[in-house]
Amino acid sequence: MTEASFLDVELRRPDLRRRFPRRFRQRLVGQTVLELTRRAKYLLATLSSRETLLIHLGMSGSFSVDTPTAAQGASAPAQRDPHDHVVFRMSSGAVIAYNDPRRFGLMDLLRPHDAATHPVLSRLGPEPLSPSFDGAALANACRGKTTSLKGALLDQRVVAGLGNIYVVEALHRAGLSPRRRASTIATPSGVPRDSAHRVAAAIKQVLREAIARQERPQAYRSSRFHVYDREGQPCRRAHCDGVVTRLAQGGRSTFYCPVCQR
DNA sequence: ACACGGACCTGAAGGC
DNA sequence: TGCCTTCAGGTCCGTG
Repeated sequence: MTEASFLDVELRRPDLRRRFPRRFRQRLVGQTVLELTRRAKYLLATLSSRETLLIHLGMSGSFSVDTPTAAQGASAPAQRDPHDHVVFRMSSGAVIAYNDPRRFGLMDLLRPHDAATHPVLSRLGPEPLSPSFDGAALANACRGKTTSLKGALLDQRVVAGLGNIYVVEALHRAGLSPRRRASTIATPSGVPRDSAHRVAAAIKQVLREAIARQERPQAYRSSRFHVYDREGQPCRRAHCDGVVTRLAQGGRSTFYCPVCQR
């Protein structure tokens, strides 16, 4: 199948979290996508013009792909969901809609070679599933940090791409309290403690499982989360008789087991 | 420099 | 029934 190019781009409002970049439509029409990659929670589409389309889904963003039939095309245009904010019409006939009720998403266009220096990308820490992310790297990044361990893991400069749910799940898996100071996973000179290796490994595990669950949802129907959104319910760690507790950290909910997470 | 809290936004859920 | 409040999430910005 040949590559599709952008035939048209319809902006149905002037902004999401921020305004769309200048000449957004003009810079996309006629381009094909050479490569589609990801960095942290950002999608990066390299265009034939060598510009990069940068997309963040925020919390509620999603794409849908529709391939209208000729019969549909001949009738009146489909009623659009009011939260379809961007509609891409492709040369293949596919209609790709970006839907985002809360509009925390983001789209930007980066000039060639600007991806590495773009403000939001340049500050990101390592990819958690990359070999370079391990207990030693994490301990080094947490050195001297007075903030909570949970706060540090949510900091995209420490490790990129973790959100509230997976941080909470990883800390439970690692048996570490979200309330302890981030610096406690390293010695004062930066040597990783056992806890640093445990939390790094736990992060990789919860992410790999989440990806597998996405690929084979039927295999995991009953599992879901071990602590997230389980306040008052029993801890799921084998042989632990704790009860999941909820607390607020930085205005966000933390769920953890005070018995097995230290 | 770092740490923290509030703002942004909508829909769902709970209270009265 | 319906109105009002609260909460959720990721990032950014202002303040201390």
